[in-house]
Amino acid sequence: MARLKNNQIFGNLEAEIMEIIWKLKSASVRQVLTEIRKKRKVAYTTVMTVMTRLADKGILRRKFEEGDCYIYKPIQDKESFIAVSSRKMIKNLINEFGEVVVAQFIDAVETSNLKDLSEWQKKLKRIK
Amino acid sequence: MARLKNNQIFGNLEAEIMEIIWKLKSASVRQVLTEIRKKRKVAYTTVMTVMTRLADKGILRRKFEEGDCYIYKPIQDKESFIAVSSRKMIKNLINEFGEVVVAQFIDAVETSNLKDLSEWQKKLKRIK
DNA sequence: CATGCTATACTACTTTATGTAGTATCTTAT
DNA sequence: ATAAGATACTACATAAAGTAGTATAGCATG
Repeated sequence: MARLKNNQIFGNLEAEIMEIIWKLKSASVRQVLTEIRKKRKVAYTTVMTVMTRLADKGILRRKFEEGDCYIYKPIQDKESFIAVSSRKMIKNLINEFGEVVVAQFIDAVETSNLKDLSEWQKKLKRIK
Repeated sequence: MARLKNNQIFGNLEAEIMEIIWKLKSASVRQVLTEIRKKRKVAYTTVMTVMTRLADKGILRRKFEEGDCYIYKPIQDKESFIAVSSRKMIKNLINEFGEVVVAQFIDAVETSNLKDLSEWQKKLKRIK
């Protein structure tokens, strides 16, 4: 089941790896490793294991490139992925708890520092 | 870390127990056990363990009542708890991913079957 | 052609959250 | 004092995620 404390979509290392791959569009284990090593020490096989697992979960797709090594690509770009995931989480919340969630959402947006809400406001009009 | 698949606030048994305690306002292990047993088999100590853990996490408070047994009470009623939790999740999402989340929220509300959106609309006006 | 570099596969151990429950012990009422 | 019921303690299972070693296979180069 899920945890109370840390409502992230990915684990820390997974998130780090996904960010890199999204940035690079596609990457080998070696490339990802190189990026992470700029910040901290980690084993090649550690990165490989996590990338394999991400592929197993269907979040990355991989193919052998040029008889060389696997190249991993995200199934969806970051925007789409976040859209789908946050959508799921929000839908879960609303289904389970209803209006309370809506109120909290409004509050959260109010106190956030999103600059460009124009797009949002446009969509709001559409609803009303 | 958190999991992708199951973005719940509690585990299944935890959620079941919390629902019961919120409903009863306060309850002993025995009372919760009785409720759960209406649906399925579970050991007294299983319920006790989970309730103790919920108390350890600060979600329940317990005190010895009348030299008899522990009575557990939620720190917050269901509404407040859900409000705070969903607020946290939403804030996390917005902080991490910004506007995408807002768009998804709108969509999620649109396709939900919330009946009474009047309260919500009122709040929307306030923002604009 | 042999040897080594690089990549992958496989295995494995760790931690944390949760579900599950047994056993030992203690309290209280009869 | 004895039995019923409660708690404490211990323990095992599973799942996700972090971490990494070892074995092996392919390719390139001396």
